[in-house]
Amino acid sequence: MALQKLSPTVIEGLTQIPLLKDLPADLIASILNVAQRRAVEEGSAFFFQGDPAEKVYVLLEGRVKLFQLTPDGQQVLLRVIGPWSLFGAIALAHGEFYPVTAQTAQNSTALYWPVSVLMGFINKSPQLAMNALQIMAGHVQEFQDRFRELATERVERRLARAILRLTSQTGKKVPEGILLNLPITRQDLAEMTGTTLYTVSRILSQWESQGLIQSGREKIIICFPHGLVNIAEDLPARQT
Amino acid sequence: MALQKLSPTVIEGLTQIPLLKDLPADLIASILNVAQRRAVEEGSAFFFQGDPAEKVYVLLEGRVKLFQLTPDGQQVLLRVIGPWSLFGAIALAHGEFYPVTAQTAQNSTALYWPVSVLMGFINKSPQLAMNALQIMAGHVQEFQDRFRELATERVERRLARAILRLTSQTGKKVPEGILLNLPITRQDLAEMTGTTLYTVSRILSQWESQGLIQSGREKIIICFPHGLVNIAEDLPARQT
DNA sequence: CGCACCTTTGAGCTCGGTCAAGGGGCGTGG
DNA sequence: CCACGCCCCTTGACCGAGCTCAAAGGTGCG
Repeated sequence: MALQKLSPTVIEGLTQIPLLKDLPADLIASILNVAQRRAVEEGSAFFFQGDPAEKVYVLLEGRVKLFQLTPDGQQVLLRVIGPWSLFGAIALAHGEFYPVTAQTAQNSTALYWPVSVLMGFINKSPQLAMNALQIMAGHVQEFQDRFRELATERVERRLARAILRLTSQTGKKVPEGILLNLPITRQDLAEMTGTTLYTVSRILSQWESQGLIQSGREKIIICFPHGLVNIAEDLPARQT
Repeated sequence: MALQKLSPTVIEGLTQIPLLKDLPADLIASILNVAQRRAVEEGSAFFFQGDPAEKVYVLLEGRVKLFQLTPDGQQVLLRVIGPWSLFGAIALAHGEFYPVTAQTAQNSTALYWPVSVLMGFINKSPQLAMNALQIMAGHVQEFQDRFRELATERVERRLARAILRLTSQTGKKVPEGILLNLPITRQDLAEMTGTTLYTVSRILSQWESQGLIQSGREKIIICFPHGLVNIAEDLPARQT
């Protein structure tokens, strides 16, 4: 029903996403055919932590932050996702409630399916199940790695990693270097790396004075990516 | 082929594990029928981080530690698993290499299947695929939660959580309280909670002097679980 | 132009990491 | 059965990365 509202280029993009990879065209068509759409304006949420997990989403456009709230109200920013990413996938695994909040950082649009519908397709297509499995497995690995980072590495390195990760997702070439094309605050970066906004600010200032980056209000330009990589890995000079 | 070597009680146990949950009896039988067995003595490994991920394991008896090594040789202890747990499941998702080392903490036995074989079953049984998906989703959630803990909580609380988690997996009632039935060193606990063995030792000493636990060489007895829960959550008194 | 929010910077302090030294359980071999 | 040696554990002293709190400067929007 929503299909006719999707432009051909969007459909083209969707057939490439990990969830639908290697599926027969007619199956993709029927899955897209029952997708529904939802637009959410900047600052609102697709769902909140604790909501019943009954829908699975694919982002079409915009930017979504996945947060977890601690019991005492602190936030942790788990992922920032862009177009074509799957989110809310926990619902597929009979998760009762969403364990995170999916808040938009820009005006965003997503496709979604009720779990039961998508489950029906999975029951008929092992390939679809495998795709979902692979996406989940990727997330397990990512969080294992980030857990290890957080357990063993200093703030400066974690921050370098986080910024490089974001850049690879959402970097945009500009004359001065690579622009992090995403409204992100020091606070956000602190929540991603397990530190405080003060420490992030200090480190960014230091990098700026070294000519590695240029930063401003909710804006970061990486001028010398290799320098950040040096910090992220533990290459030369800058060891202890 | 290995089936005849499995005792009925073991088979009984296996039909209950998450991976095989809700499968028809004949499917379970054929899956178990092609399982192979491997025994590994204490201190050795089922596989190492970086090995090609070509087998999926279910632990039958013993205790296995899943480690990740940092580039500079530090270890992080991701999970400690007991009988009936699945490990190496990353192989199912076309992961090329194991991202962790699976080392035994006691003499252990596991069943295993080559990925291709298990994949064949998954292609025929959506329920099996769903089970795998649910296990993966559980891991995603666990690591998200532990990531948040590590990012926001102090060592003492993380340690309390880790010990409670281990207790629930492997606790054993003894006159003095609940024994952590598992040879675990201060170093292991440090690697699980992202701290150092010195800090773990200090905290355990402190808890011992408060009568919460009794500890010795590779041994911990929780005398007053509620006290640990108080520390793990952030209930009364012991706030800042 | 004023307000809300983001950012910077300084000063002080503390949690927990580092290093060093020594004590104690347990297996092994004499 | 004892003693040696290997691990594991404990404790003290020191110190430093990064957190906290406070204050003030920018930036963009209504």
